[in-house]
Amino acid sequence: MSNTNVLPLIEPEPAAAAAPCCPPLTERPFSADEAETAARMFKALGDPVRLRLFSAVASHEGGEACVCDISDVGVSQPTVSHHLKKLKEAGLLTSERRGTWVYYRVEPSVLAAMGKLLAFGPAAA
Amino acid sequence: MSNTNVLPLIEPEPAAAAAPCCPPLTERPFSADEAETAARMFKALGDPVRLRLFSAVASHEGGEACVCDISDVGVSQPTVSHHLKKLKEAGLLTSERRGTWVYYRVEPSVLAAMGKLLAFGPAAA
DNA sequence: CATCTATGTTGACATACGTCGAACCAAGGG
DNA sequence: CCCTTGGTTCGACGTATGTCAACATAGATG
Repeated sequence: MSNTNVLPLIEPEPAAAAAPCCPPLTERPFSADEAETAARMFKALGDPVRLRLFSAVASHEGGEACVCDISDVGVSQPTVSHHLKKLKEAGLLTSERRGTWVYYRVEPSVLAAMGKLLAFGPAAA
Repeated sequence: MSNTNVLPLIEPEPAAAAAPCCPPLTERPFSADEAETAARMFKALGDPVRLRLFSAVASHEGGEACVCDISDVGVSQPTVSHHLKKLKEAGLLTSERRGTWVYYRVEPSVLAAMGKLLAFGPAAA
């Protein structure tokens, strides 16, 4: 630890796998395209190691963490790197190198989008 | 159709893969056990075909549908059956045979649990 | 009982996935 | 410069996964 004082000021635009996904799962049957898109996100979180890594980043101070702080999940370091890459490809995380370390941070819009997917629409229960 | 008027009073306990899962992903790093449990649910929805089937059931009238109503997802009938089984094993769906047809319905508590997982905790960002 | 329809099960197969060790880039410090 | 520490990429390997065709089972119906 060391530099928790980095200001998240210059976010230059993450990517394009985030928000415009789909309606709530309970609203209407998903189309093939919607399913493809949404499944990609669920799949990314469908592995215990990835879920732990994601949770570690998400719960870390400022929603970001360097690899060295979260790589204690019981698998080799290359495997950690591999999973972080997967999460990045799924649009759930972004990474940035600052000096010696690489920092990963969550893409908040994606969490929100997934939350909406699971939420009941109007008044179901 | 029929029983939208069922009061959620005496829910006799569905199974054991539902509610007591985990805190929000952003609250603290998941333990290995929590990750294992939660990942199983995400994984179940991590396939496009399963997601379409689940969405079809969830959005169907009364939260239940017979296989014949949802099996038009572009794969063979055995494959549909296979995926429905997976969803059932993951605790996301339950099935019941009524006469000739088999009806699948969503397990609401699971949706709620997953929603909570994705929700931001107290005031995170 | 014969049979037809609706689902589930089995076996096989190609592909995807998770994992590791080794080799490889990046940044600092003698 | 070289060497050490932090991370990623590569190649390989075993296992899991999605898919289908063929077969099996459950009710309904004649």
